Amino acid sequence: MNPIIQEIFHGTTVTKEESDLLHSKLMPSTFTKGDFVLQDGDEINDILYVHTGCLRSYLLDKDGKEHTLQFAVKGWWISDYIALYGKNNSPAVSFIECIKDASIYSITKSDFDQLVRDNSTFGHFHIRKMELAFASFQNRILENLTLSAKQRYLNFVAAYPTIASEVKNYHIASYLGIATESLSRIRKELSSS
Amino acid sequence: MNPIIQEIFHGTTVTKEESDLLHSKLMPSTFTKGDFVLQDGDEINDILYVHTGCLRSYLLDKDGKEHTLQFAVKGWWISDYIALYGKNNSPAVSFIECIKDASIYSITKSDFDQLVRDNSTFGHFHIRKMELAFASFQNRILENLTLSAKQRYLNFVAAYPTIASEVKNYHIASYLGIATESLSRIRKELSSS
DNA sequence: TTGATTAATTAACCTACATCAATTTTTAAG
DNA sequence: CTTAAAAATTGATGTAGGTTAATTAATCAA
Repeated sequence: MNPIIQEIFHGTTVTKEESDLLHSKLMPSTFTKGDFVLQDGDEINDILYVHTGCLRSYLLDKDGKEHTLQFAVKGWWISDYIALYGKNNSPAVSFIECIKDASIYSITKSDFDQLVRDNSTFGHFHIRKMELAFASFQNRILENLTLSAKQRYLNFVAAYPTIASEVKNYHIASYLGIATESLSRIRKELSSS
Repeated sequence: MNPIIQEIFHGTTVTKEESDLLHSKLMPSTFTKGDFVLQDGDEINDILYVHTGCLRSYLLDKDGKEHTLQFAVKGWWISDYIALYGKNNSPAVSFIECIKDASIYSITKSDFDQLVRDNSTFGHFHIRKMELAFASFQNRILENLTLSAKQRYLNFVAAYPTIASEVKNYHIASYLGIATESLSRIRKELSSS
């Protein structure tokens, strides 16, 4: 059984045939820090699985400021979900940038859809992933509505210690929706208490 | 073919058997304005389809302030997705309140899961719904990160004109994450320009 | 190493929105 | 209708976090 497939499905049992089928659709690639995996305006067709390293998706607001939507480290999937899943088959609205040298496996959305459609193991796996993401999106929306910047930072570090230690502070700040300077003050305050 | 099933699946074709099967799992109920469909701490098992009227899910922060997660009018599904889909089979963290007399059809999560698991029409329908929700959650997170309160209000009204006209301003404010007073000022400014 | 670049910190000042306290308007029950 | 309760508005004032502008620290290439 292919080790990447095992890594992707850790926990779920898949047959040799399923493993081979998915493996035949996965396209390996590597990126180095600073590379763009996707740029806004690109046509977006792929979903990316991160084997090692770290990717970040973000977009630019009208003032050119970056806003991080998602980090993806080992075991995570990432894409431009607004473009990929939105109503109108639109071009990418976000950037996906490699922020730590990465080994990636990508699959096209049409291949992915077909696997999910034709095979119930993949189907259930996908549904469960979506449900978990659903819950965590609600949580993020909620935290943005209810918590102070300091609390959100504490929660982020608690929830994603690996990510917190791997990425730059200004990336975390842009994920939390605050200025780097503010994060810096928060960190100072935390360290002195 | 049952009219409620047709309403739920408008666009998707379902067989008579599928229609009957789903219909047998749906439990009709009605609520009047002010009723609680769900309270925090309750055990949560159902997913609710809104036929008429309007429901709202919200939760209370540590200061007792309300924060609206979702409105649901005709055609929408609502539940406590954090509790229902989260990792630990936990009790409800939110409230679901009827804010306009409503006719609801509910289905238990286990029945729903079974339908989705055993029937590919339901499976694909669910996946597509989840994908759209996924994209719209990303959008909401993004808008919270990037836009001013005024812009978020304008976008909300543009995206959900029906909801905007049916619910109280203080509900909209709590959805947008601002104080009612601030929304009032925004509305004043908009009306005079 | 060392210099150059990138990231983080600090300080002074500013602003969008919150909070508090009335007041007015709307809604709905009798 | 009348009137009490709920909702919206207004004004005065407060504050978390943003912005601007240096300064310091960390990283990295030569």
